[in-house]
Amino acid sequence: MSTERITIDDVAEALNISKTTVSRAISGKGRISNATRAKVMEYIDLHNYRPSSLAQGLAKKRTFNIAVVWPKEYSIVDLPFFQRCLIGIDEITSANDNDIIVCMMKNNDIHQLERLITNNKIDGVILTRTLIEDKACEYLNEKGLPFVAIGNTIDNSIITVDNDHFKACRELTMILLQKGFESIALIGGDENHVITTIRYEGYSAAFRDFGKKMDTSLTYFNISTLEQVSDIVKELYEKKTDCIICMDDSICGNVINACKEQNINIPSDLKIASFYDSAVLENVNPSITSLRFDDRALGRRAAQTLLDMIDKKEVNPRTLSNYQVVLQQSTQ
Amino acid sequence: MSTERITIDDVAEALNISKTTVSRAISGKGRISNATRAKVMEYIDLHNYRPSSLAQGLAKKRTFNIAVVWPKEYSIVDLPFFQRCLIGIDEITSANDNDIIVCMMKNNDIHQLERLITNNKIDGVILTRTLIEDKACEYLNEKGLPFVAIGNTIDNSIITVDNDHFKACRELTMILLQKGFESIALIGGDENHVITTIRYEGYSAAFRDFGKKMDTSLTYFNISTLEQVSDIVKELYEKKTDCIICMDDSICGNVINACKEQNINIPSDLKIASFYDSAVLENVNPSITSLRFDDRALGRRAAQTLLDMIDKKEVNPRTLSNYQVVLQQSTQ
DNA sequence: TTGTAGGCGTTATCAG
DNA sequence: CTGATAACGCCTACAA
Repeated sequence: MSTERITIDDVAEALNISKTTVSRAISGKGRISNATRAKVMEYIDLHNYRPSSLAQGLAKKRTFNIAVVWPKEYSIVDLPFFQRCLIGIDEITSANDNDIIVCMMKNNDIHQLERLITNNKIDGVILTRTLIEDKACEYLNEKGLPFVAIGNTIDNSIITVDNDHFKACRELTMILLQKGFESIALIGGDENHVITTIRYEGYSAAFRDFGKKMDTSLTYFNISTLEQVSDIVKELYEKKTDCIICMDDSICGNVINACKEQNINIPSDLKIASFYDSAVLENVNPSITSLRFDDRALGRRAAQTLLDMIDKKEVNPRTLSNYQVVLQQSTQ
Repeated sequence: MSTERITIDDVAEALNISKTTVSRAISGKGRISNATRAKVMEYIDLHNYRPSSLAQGLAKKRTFNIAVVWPKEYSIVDLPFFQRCLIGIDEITSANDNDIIVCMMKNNDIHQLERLITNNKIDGVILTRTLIEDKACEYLNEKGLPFVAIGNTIDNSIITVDNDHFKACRELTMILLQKGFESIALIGGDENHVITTIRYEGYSAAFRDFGKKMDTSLTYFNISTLEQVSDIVKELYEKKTDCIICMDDSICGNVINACKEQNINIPSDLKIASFYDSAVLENVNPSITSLRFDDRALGRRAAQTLLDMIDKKEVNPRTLSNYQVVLQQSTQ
């Protein structure tokens, strides 16, 4: 029972008016009498007519689609972040009759993004992660297509929406320093990710502000596997380190497991904190001191910013979302 | 440096031929001399012209977009399944110059899907989960829009792509019975999900085939929280149950935790198996006997089926993907 | 083998 | 306030 699609001509004919008038009634542009507008609205409502976005797009040179770039190699711990961002993005786009096209991206291979753009299928792009040398950014800049990046970038010309990781990491580190912990280690991920750099800067800033010299022998980068973490934990425990800060919850999970293996008690033997918690740490025992961000809000802001850019409105080039420091048992 | 988009007219003019010819050269339809085709191809390649999918769509009444329905309330354990499916789908769609629009769906609220369809933004839909009473299916059937569901459905008129859960669950259960386990319990999830029913049927079929009466006092449904699972494990352990089959890895993870809490050793005190493993169980100790499915392949098949349907080709209404039974320590 | 002309469903321009 | 008419970029009979 596939009812044939109804067009603007049908509406115009049925109402004995021109399609120009119908178009005006719907778009709200141009002068039109309230009477005819009401008539049109009633009719299209009743017959449930909706303009074809294809035709609209052709005429207005807009697709009403935005691309969201999805890193193909997202690990299981990153997925919830992405999911929540996407839900936030969707809340805004769907409310504005726009839709989301997913664009898979593996590492720095922008093949798919190029296809999307040369095929003229999108009006703008949201990047959900940025690399130090980001080809997607370069390409988009070159093409002049509106885009916003979730996550900080080094390049200041890029419109960005992010959690205020710097401030958050600085604050958490500062709290730990003020608690009197003498030696605080830091275990971080891929140095090629901007986020890693930002977090490190927050960490260092706290030391600077506190007036304490950082012991760089206690900072580790490019760590991901349980094996690597195990070795580090062992080393740090022997050094009698007070506290380990993990840059994300994936690392933190591994630290917790390593402690279990080595019969190290948290927090009596060793304090633990995490600069990030996607959900993995939620039900862990003991509860873990960590930073909490609102990813959905992040998505919403990114989407709103992008739509504004597409509409040629002025936007804030550097939107920062708020955070909470959640102090738990692991640092008591 | 946003180079202005080039159109088919530009190409035609530059080459001093009509745009019909250009169109033919690109689409491959209609007779055309090899010489002119080559000339056209070279030019468009050099100037990197691509037909506007908007205009193409308007003319051919196709958007070259498909929707993938994304359940908003996906839990963290389901995400990897979805992710892998999506990657599989993308492999096929992108190879065919189609794109994926995500359509968020909360429970049975098809609001977004309706918008997508009335706005004429998609050619077909992939459903990534089916409910017993599925409004999306009903709506799509009514609209006559091509769609395929990943996951079994009760309604046989629906085109479906799925892992062969029935056969897989029957086989795993059968193996356990043949191992001589006397009492085998089953802990399952939401009874309102078709998948739950299918798994249960596989389980029962094994008992029937084996010629053993099922003890329905050992089957539990609608279980999700750790508290629920803990109580059940306690109860079953007191009853000296041999083996617990979990319908999915989320439940299985909880069973493992419950066993740890209650100092129940796997497998010496109790055997454990799971009808599904999304990734959560991957590094668990002891390793868990479970069913393994290829979700990417599933996505690929779903996408190929849908594209065939859109092209009005004949399709297999019931595609079943293969599985592996992976026997591990937990049932030794 | 190639070209002409009309149509796909809207919006925008310019007269009434 | 309303209506022709021409884009928008491509496809496809129908002609040549």
